[in-house]
Amino acid sequence: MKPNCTNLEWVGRARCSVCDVRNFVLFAGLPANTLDSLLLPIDNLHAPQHHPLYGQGEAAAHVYTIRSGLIKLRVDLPNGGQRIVRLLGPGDLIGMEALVGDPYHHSAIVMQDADLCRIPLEVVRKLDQTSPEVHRALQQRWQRSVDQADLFITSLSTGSAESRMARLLMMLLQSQTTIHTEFSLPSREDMGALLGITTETASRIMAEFKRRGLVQMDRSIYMGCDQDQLAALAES
Amino acid sequence: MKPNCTNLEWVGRARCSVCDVRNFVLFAGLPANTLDSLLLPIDNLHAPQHHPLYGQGEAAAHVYTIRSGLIKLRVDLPNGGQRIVRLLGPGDLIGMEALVGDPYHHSAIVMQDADLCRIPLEVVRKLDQTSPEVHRALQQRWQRSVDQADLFITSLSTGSAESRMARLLMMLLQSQTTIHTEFSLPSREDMGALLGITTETASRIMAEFKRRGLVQMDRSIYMGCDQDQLAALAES
DNA sequence: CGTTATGTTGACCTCCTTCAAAGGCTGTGG
DNA sequence: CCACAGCCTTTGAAGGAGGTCAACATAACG
Repeated sequence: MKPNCTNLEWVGRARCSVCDVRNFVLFAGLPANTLDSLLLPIDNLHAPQHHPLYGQGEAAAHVYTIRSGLIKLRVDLPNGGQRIVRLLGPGDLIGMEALVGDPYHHSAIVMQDADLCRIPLEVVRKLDQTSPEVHRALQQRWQRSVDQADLFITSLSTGSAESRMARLLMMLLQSQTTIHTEFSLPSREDMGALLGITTETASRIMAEFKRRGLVQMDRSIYMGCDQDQLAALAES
Repeated sequence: MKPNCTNLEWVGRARCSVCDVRNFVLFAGLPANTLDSLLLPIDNLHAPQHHPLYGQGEAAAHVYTIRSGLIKLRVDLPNGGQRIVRLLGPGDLIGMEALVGDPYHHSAIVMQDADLCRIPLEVVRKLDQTSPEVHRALQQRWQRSVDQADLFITSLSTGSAESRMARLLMMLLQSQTTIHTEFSLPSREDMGALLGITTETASRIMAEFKRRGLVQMDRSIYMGCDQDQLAALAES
């Protein structure tokens, strides 16, 4: 029986002591038995593309660490539109606003198939108090959120649509763990929501990039690019 | 003798136990003598408009709390331009990246005459460990930074230049402690850097707002506005 | 195999940038 | 006190970038 997962594959109770990415996620440096002794359910989840983890405004009881994949944080705007304010990958922590008692500030949706750990708030709060390593790691994650947000302002919301798109592509490359391999690009609609432009403009720019040989792709699968030329475009 | 302040008025060693804004800045809830017992210099500073508090990339040894005034955080872009990524006011904490050992990520510059407390890193680190109240306050400040950054993405980097300007004006109103009174508006250049538009466009929009009676102002001093109409424009 | 989402392209028009010039305010020195 | 320089703001004209609306193509899907 899957615990409150509609559509979501529950892989099992997380066994953090043997987690392969443990050393770069939140609990790096913890003694092996500390987590097990908490007796609180840290669930290991696999979520497919387009799956929503949580919605903006929902009461928050968990934070999530990303083991693999890519998650988007989306904000619904008062005038009906929506804007993606963050892209998060392996090692990132999402839903941290829960730690200060807030409801979720965004809708979190899977962009590339993801493995996640869902951690109850109490676990994080407890470890924050008892483990200096976790406490430091938590501060670093918080700072990382700020840095990511700043990057969205300076890189994806500044300059011409073309250079913003170039920066987005390089950012996506960066976020891939396995370098130089294929991965699924965001839809044109998502690109628009990421860059603050319309779907049509996103499409036009991508089509133009493809024609100019700046990026190779098949359907929506990335298959290589000219990083030098993209970098040049990024600094217009 | 003023301690390493070029141009900056040193008001005195901070006496936190009698600080009038103490209850909404970082050290709310601390026993009165805790801070004095640290024997570390928390300086109380007054900084005039345009004064730089620190520069992007500098080694960071202090965080600052804002007692009054308005501070802008600016990022220098690789292509020579610059973008303002945050506006911070009373109760806000700036330079938090210092806590994780980073150099300052922005240049912090005074936009409206400010009273500040400059707090050595060690003081904050110490209190973070020893006082649960400060620890919670710190988390809240970190989350606030994230929220502010998100607001810059969704409100000041999304939609037409006109609606973004309307949102900026409402945001500036919000940030004033003394409501319905006069205050100095940012220069057109700063408005441009805040909204990701050119100085000329910022000027045109403000001139048009003035003509339409949406804002009243004398030189660069705000003197009232039509909040309803601005709010309507903000949601275009 | 139709149906529906998603991507592409075209035409047109608006908004914003760019470059240029003029006006206004401030401070300084005569 | 006035003249002048320097800075910021305003405004104009022209071109370009992006939005809008619509048609069409292509891929995804039951």
